[in-house]
Amino acid sequence: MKFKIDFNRHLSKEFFLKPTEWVAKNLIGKVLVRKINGVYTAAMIVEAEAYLAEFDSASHSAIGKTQRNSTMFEEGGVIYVYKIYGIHHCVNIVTENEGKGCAVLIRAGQPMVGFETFKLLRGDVPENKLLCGPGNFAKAFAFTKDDNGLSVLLPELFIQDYIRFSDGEIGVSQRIGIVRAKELPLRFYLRGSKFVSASPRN
DNA sequence: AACATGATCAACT
DNA sequence: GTTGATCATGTTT
Repeated sequence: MKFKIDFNRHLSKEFFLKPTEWVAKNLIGKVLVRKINGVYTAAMIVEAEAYLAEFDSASHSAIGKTQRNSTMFEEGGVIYVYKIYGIHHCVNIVTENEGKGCAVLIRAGQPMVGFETFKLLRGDVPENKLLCGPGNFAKAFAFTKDDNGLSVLLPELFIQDYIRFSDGEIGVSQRIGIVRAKELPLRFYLRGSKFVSASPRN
């Protein structure tokens, strides 16, 4: 089925209030839609990681609520954007109820609509690298710290239902680029997709 | 000092 | 193709 942007098929808040691991897994195959400079762009999420409210020392929320991570404690559906390594931004969607402190990091996407905009923001790179890796994903969608606290329940920024993959089509692994709690299997990705970020794709 | 990263380059299989 | 070292750079465990 061909993808077409349709606000009537956006995910509602209830989706993001579910358990973080469930949300991370079920975001694979959904499409993030954002209007950038008056132009709609869209990409299918192919890789995401869960960061939990409890027993997860890798989560920014593990130290409790601070100025930096406070949006992680908002209600599900809010986005948490932070700067990493002084250069890149990472985009998370907050999950579960207000006050919990959990979120899903979007790590990679497959471009669906708005190639021109993506290329403008990312430069001349191969299609499978446009939204590959959390920093590149954020850059392609023009997310910066200014967007921290926005929600994904807006006409100009939402997540659209698209492909429901079966359990067998979605891989699970350790999260990437962390040191603490690295053993937890909280990374979900579309098996075999050339748009996912890590090198062994399965 | 560490950090939920990415680009680049050298050296390898 | 892949792997590993190095660096860029701003906040914050």
